[in-house]
Amino acid sequence: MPAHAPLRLYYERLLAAYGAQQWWPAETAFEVLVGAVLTQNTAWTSVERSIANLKAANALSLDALPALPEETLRTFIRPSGFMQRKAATLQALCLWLQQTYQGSLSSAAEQPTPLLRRQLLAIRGIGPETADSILLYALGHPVFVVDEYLRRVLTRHALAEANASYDALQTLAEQAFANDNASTHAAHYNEFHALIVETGKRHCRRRPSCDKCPLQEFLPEA
DNA sequence: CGCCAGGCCGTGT
DNA sequence: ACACGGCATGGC
Repeated sequence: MPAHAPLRLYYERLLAAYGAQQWWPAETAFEVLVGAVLTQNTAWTSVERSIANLKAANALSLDALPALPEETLRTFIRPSGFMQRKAATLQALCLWLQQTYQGSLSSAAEQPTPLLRRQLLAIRGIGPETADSILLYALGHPVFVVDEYLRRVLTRHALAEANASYDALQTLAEQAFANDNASTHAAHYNEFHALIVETGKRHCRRRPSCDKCPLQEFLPEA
């Protein structure tokens, strides 16, 4: 059995336990971009508050958001923390879309994944997880989104070292679906990441409670 | 009250 | 190439 095989089993177990998550929780692709930036090291409930502020001000669009004074934008996203950095990043992200793709997310989506990923990573405040979240959940490209919860799950199950690189964990997760038709990868990556977050929130925090985790039966020496 | 959240960046070794 | 502190606010 190849080393990555357990991950496919984890996926099936989580799907059976929690059902399809139907991610990303947003009404529009643009809202995905905003949420992906705001959720950096931040509880999702805090992000929801910020999104609500933007919606109430009718500012949650590619036209309206970058037109806001940065001071105003900071006020709206205050609940998500790191407001100075995140406000600048949101502005830069909008500017990139407008200047490179005439403000068209669907035009951007037609570009090759590596090009888009490089362009996103070149924006201050956008790292690998945020870039991949945008690629997968806003643009539909097949890239798996690695997060801290996946790192904890893999570490606790002795499938990866705690200091493994982002790229190594991403490859590990994507290999779980290597036998599936490539046209289904994006949908699987979408669900698997969402399920990892769900079980992570419930059971795999810094102080984990593995007793009710759907994956507990796979823990070494459990 | 203290710990933590769906990271990322600049700096120092 | 890594390790580490700072970034900000709100929930529990």
